[in-house]
Amino acid sequence: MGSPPATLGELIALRGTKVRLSAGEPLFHEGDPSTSVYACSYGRIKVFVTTPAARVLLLGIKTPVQGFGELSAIDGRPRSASAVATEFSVVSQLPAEDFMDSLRVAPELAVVVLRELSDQLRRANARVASRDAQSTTVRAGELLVELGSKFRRHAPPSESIVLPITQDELAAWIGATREATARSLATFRRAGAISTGRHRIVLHGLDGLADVLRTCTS
Amino acid sequence: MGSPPATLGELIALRGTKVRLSAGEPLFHEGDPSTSVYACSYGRIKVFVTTPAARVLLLGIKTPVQGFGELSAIDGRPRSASAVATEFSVVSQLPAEDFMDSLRVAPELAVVVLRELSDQLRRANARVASRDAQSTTVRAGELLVELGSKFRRHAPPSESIVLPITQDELAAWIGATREATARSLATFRRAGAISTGRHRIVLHGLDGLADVLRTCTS
DNA sequence: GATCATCCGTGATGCGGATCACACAACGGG
DNA sequence: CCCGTTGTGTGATCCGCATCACGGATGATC
Repeated sequence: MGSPPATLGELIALRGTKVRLSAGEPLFHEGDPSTSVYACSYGRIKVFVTTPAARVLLLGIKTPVQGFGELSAIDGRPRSASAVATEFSVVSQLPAEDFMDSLRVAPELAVVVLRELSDQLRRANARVASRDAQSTTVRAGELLVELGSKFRRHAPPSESIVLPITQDELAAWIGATREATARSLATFRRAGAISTGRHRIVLHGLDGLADVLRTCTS
Repeated sequence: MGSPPATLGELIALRGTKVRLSAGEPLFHEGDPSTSVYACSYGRIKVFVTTPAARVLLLGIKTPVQGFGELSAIDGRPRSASAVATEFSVVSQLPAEDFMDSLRVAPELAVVVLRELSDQLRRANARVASRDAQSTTVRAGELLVELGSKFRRHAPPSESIVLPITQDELAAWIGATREATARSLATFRRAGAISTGRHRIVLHGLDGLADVLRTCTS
């Protein structure tokens, strides 16, 4: 046997059953009763909430091998968000009871999940803070930097990084309109820090973008 | 022996040592290394972050017997927020290692903490969502309703509820300026749903306020 | 019980971003 | 291959809220 799972996603991928999703196929909806936890094994799963004003707010995009849907399993309450596959994807599915049993039996797994939730909570709080302390341009830039450092696995330091994301998604992520986001990107583009195209944003090195950001903040 | 602790706060209050804090005394600061988890045993502890623009954002006000400071204990990272006593308070303090040992030994305690974090995460996400979907007036009203239902322990249904909170705190909580908050409260007051005074907001029944809110939303 | 810090209420002004409204480019399917 | 769909870029307008700027009320302190 290999080493024990070190993340929520690995645990679920290890014990769950695979499910295939075609592009655009929903996995669950906000308000649904909970039955399972999931992990993204292949593809991209969008997790989002829909606000009363019919706007969409991205909470995250799950890529291999991230777990999700654990909140409902833990507290038994309905789904707090919806999940759909943005492209052909494979997810591992594990019944909520099996998941919780695993945690009860193996406290070190519970600690793994605790750590994961802590991280999410920190991010969520940071997001609330940035939401009303920064302009949309700064928020957009910060998200790009964050995504950028996540996407270049071990690539060279200041190489170009291609983010496969639409401006709509970016806007939903930072909580702004598509138009405002496009204008923010325009300023980065004019500064030479990025280039933009259909379904993609190319970062010309993380440092350059970070520099432009500093000029906005100060 | 009584029943086992059912909340994070009870666990900490049970095993921790008491510390007395005078009004305004800080417990820890954002960025500090972590050493302990806490529970409020008496009084009120403000938990907040300070944004780059020197604004304060309330994450919560801890009252007996709520636990806090668990994030740093779990993941070992620095404090993500600051905590100060708003009035004379008593907190229980438990070393982080003792806390984590308790969780490892007793999985059902770990589940309790998991549930607590889940709840916080749901709230945080809901907060992000409401942040850019609602006007400040609606956000203020929603917070008042939430606080109201928490404060009336088992009191009559539509009795007046006194919230011991300043408008500055309310503003910091909903992420708005003091002035904007005061204006929002003014509309509620004109509608007869609340009255305001120094250090206190009186809700004239939760239902009345909820009604006014509905007229704003629609 | 006069003083002072804190907290509350409200007007005037300006700016960021939401909203509305198009033009154009890229891609996919019949 | 053409046409519909989806995504991008930008201008014009408007509104909510931050900012600035007061005056007044309310409790604490000596």
